[in-house]
This record gives sequence, C-alpha cells and structure tokens, in this order.
Amino acid sequence: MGRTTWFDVDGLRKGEWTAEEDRKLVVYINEHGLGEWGSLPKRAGLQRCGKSCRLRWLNYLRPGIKRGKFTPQEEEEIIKYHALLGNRWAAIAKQMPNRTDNDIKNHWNSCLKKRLAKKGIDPMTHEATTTTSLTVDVTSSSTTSSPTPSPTSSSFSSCSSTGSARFLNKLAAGISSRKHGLESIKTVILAEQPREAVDEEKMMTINMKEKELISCYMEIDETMSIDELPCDDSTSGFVAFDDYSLIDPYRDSVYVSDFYDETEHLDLFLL
DNA sequence: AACCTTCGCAACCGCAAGGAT
DNA sequence: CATCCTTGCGGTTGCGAAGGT
Repeated sequence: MGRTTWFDVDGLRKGEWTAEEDRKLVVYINEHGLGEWGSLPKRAGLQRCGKSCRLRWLNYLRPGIKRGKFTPQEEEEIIKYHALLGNRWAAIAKQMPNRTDNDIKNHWNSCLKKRLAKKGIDPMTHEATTTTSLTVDVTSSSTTSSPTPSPTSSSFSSCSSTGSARFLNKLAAGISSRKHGLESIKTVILAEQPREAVDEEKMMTINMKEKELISCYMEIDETMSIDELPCDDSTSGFVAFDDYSLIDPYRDSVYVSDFYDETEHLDLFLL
C-alpha cells in the first residue's frame, strides 16, 4: 500500500519510500544523529527533501514506535485527551509516547470520530448531541452555570472557543510567572484581540472571567505537594493533567502551579 | 467475477513559530 | 528590524486493501 513514486521539478523523489531508502536514512541517523534535515538527504545519499525524511523518520523509522491496532485502552486515552486538548495531535502524542501524532490523528479521523458520532456524542465537544452544548466563551453572559463535571461532558473545545482559551491561558501564564501586575497582563492581552472583538460587554465578561480565574488559581496552594493537587475532583472540576498543571475543562483553562515557573510548559496547551 | 464503496494509513502540503543572519 | 531558513504541526490527499452488492 502506498503512493506511486514520482519526481518533482527539482528531481526529488516523492511518494512511497523503498526499503533501500529507509535503510540509508536509518544508517545515517544512527551514525550522525538527528537535526539539519535540510541538508540530510544529500549527505545520506537520498533523493528526497528534508521534510520527507523527517516525516519518514518520526512516523515510521524512529525506534520505539508501536504500530498496528489500537487497544481499547489506547482508544479510551485518545478520546480522553482529545476531550481535553482538541485536535492537538502532537500534544496528545506526547501523552502516548509509543504512538505517533499521525497515527493518532488517522485513527481518530477514520474510526473514533465516527464511533462517537454513532453513540450520539459530538466528537468535537464530547457532549451528547441531543443536549444543548455549553461552550464557555468570553462573550458569554453567564459564568455561573457550569455543567455538573463528568469526564465525558467536557466543553474543552479547540474550535468554538479558541479565543477565550487563548485569553485565559495567557492570563494564567501571566499570573503564574508573576512578571506583571494583573492590569498590565490584561492590557497586553487585550491589545492582541481584534479591535471589534473588544466591546464593552466583552470587557465586562473578561473582567468577570479574570476574577473567576484568579479565584480558581488561588485554590492551588503553592505549598501543596504534587500528590495533593486536585485531581478529577468533582467539586472543583479540575483535572490534574500532569505534575505541574491542571485543566479546568469547564472553563477552557489551564492553570500552572506557581512552583513550576517554566512557561514553555504551558505552550502545550495554547490553542 | 466485476464493480463500487469504505477503510486504513502513509505521505504531502501549507502555514506558523522561532532562531539565525 | 527585516528577511531567510529550519522545524513542527494539522489538514488533506492518494491509493491499495477489504468488504459489500
């Protein structure tokens, strides 16, 4: 199975990889390590573009890749992480180190998405399609009507509420780093919003959201040990995503605890 | 047996972010 | 500061296999 082989205008080979090409790539990387994909093909004696080599290595040749059928447990994991992270396949793949993002994405698109839809669950919101979907947005007027938390009713969506998630994440990052006062954080973030997006009503909602976020953030005591962090707590709605960050799926937000101040960690969640 | 449709998956493409110059 | 280059990501496509009629 695969694509037919052809050559582009620069004489670079496209389409299916041969066993000989795979061998050359593996031998070269084993000898010289990763990096400099642009010049790698020439040095490895391959008539491919660097991008193609990189993809082949990451999705197929790299050691430790698990191939073949997904187990029910893996499928459950994908659904769980998709509910939290949306279509961020690379982020999901980081939680499942033996599977590639491409593999996960393919399995989701060809199988899991349809399966959820058949069950009456919206694959994007992970909510029952028969009930009204509640998606938090900075434009929403009410912030007090979060649904009863349950692992399958998350409204963490990467599409319908991208703006609000980005806003809240940046705010959380700003608070977390304590580099700026709240007002300056807000000013910076609002400057990034499209002009028409910041009307008076939205400002009020943002202010309300800000207070809500701060109060939520304060629930995390910096003196807490990792084990004491809220985890799948039906009262708070927090889900401990890893040792240092919490997701509040009902507010499309991520909170990073204060004792971990490397903001790059938060990048995983930025939409 | 022939044809059509769906599935599964490897690979491509365009875009964006970040670093180097 | 601007431009170029590299790397990484997500959406989409192409195509053989499998299944259905």
